[in-house]
Amino acid sequence: MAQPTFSTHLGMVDILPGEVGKWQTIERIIHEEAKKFNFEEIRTPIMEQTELIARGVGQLTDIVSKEMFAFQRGDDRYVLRPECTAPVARAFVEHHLDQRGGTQNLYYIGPMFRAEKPQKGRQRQFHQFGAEIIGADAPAADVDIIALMMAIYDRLGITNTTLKINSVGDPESRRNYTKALKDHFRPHLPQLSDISQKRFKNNPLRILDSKEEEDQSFIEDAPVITDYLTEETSAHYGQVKELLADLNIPFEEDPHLVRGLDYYTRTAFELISPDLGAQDALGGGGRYDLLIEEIGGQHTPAVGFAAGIERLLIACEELDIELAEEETLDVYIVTLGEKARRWALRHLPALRSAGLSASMDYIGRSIKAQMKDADRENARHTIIVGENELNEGKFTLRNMKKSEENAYTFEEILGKLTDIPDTRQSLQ
RNA sequence: GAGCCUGUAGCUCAGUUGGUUAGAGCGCCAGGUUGUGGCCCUGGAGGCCGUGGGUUCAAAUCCCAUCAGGCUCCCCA
Repeated sequence: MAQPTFSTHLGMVDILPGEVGKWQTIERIIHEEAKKFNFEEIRTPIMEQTELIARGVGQLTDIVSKEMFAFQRGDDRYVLRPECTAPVARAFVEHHLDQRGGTQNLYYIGPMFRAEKPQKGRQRQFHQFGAEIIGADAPAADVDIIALMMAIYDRLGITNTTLKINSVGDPESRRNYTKALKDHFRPHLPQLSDISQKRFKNNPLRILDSKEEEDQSFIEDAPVITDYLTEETSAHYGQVKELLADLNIPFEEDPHLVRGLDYYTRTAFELISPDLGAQDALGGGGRYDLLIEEIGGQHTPAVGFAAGIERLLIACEELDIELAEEETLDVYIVTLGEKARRWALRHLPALRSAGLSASMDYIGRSIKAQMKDADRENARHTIIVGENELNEGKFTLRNMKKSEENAYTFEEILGKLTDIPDTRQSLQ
């Protein structure tokens, strides 16, 4: 297998049977927590119009300027969604979800696509879950969104995280701050990194995000946005912090926290884990009060978060958190001969209807091979069917854990297996 | 887009200063047990040593190129 004919594209990985259990556990917990918080799931297409992402996420962001999987077909321009907030906002506007009344609490789970160079915790097809509260301006919404995100990590046992928060301001605050920031950096412009020089023109806030060494000293003594917030936005941010404290959710203020997507306004936050290596953000989000207007809807304030499932899996692995129990099989029918195999095939449905998981050998292997197979499948019981059993109408039921066996009629076996509570599959 | 590292069996990895038919553990298949798994024993299958070229009497081993992967920077989930 040095060179298989086909393989996945760079940065796209198969999730194989052995690991799917972990994904199912995570997805289950997300659904359960979202339900507790009264969020409804929304599923949007994996492809959107390129223009929606360009306008929603922002033309100048890395995502739009160089990381989109986009193509044209006829006059239609398609893009594999790089994130899901813009699509959810689009669905909100397109289907007039505001007409359902109240605020819309929505969540999603699914694959996203960005054409970056893959590394640990970063794939080109990756999976996010996220939630949005659309139509609420109040700090309570910001805090409930953060609480939902934290609840999911708590459920999984990922607690050694740091929540960083900041306010990136409303447009007026942002204008004032941007001016101050430019005034601060302008005299040092030639000494800044190339990237920061570009950002100086396009989006000076992002200079704060720089990890270039030559920029650090200038960033350190740069003015902080929280000093330039309008009274209203400052009050909003203050309340968010107060409410977080009320909920005993620990947080760190980081006045340099800037998010990479253009649509964020006011509250911004990020959840950091020390277990992830270079890509240390488990999730992040914030308020995007202007996005819905930007894509053609009414002015509608909103707040949301998005988090990466792959990174969550890495964190669980680092913390030795077991996400999936071993798969077991209730019954494996071991057969000897063609008649026995037909008997087995006829009786599997009754076992399955009774809620048991049941399987058999299809290809007439030796009894030893079948027993081995049953063991490999973690079968709790085997039913052994040979000529003796068929003649007598009694079949050997073997308890694989206890290594005990006895002969019963099929009806007796069915009764015995469905009596044992822990061999019963959930029927709900 | 840039840097560093790694490509040997299904998986994890040995392979000594280049030297005969390339190894181990796990896994897989079969036998030891004429109808019984796990433990043990025995045997077997499975490798163009990522690919191409070069050096050499001789290359998994040295050189070059190329492809793939990993990690890092940038950025983000």
